[in-house]
Amino acid sequence: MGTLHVRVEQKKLERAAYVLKCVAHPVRISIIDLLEQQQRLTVTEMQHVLAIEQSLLSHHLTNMRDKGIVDTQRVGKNIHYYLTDTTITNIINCINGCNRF
Amino acid sequence: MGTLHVRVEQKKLERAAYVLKCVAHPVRISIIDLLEQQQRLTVTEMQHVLAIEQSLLSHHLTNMRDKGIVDTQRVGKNIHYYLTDTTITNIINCINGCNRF
DNA sequence: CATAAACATGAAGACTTATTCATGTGATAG
DNA sequence: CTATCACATGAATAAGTCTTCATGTTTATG
Repeated sequence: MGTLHVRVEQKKLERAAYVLKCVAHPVRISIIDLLEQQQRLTVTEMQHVLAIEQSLLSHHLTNMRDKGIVDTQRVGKNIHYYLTDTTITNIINCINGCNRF
Repeated sequence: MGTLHVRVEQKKLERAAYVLKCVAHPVRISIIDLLEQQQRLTVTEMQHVLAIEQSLLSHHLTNMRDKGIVDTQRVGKNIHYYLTDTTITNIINCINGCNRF
């Protein structure tokens, strides 16, 4: 047996913490959940479901976009948001399936 | 088809965010990784592996304990830390297996 | 071109988190 | 009993996050 050590590389640890920090918010978890159901949604659509201020939602979305969790596509006046990678949803499923939460 | 809504209950969302916020830190992810390998570790043992200040490590551990991620057991002078629930490690595996991180 | 709809951005304040330093507590060894 | 090892705690500061309010940008519509 080798000596005990952290198996995740430093860079990966930091990246993971960075992304997880973004996931760790009720509104943002909700957004991920919605996008998992619907593929792509406009800000207005999400706003109706989440019932929060437009500006606040926009800040959250920009945050998630900066971290690469979602991406956008303009369609006329609207901007469609979608998950860049469905592996993120594993974490949500993990949360949802876990009765500790 | 029903109307779109957040599938995770509000309470669960908040609890999940609360716990995830705790996981979302390089040191704390490392601690979880170590405890997944070793079952139970003392503060001193972790300190040697992680190479951080005793006080800082202790703060992180108290934090994780408050959130129910780890629990403790005194054995003589030492305090053994262990994961309360291995479902937490799913998240670590998810991170480690996910090349987006 | 003026207006409105849809969304983004920036500043500001309240609040939370991270880290350090100093000190405190509990258990054992001598 | 006192010294020491192992760990916790508290205060303090710095840094980051959350939310609101006001304003800006882009695209369509009349």
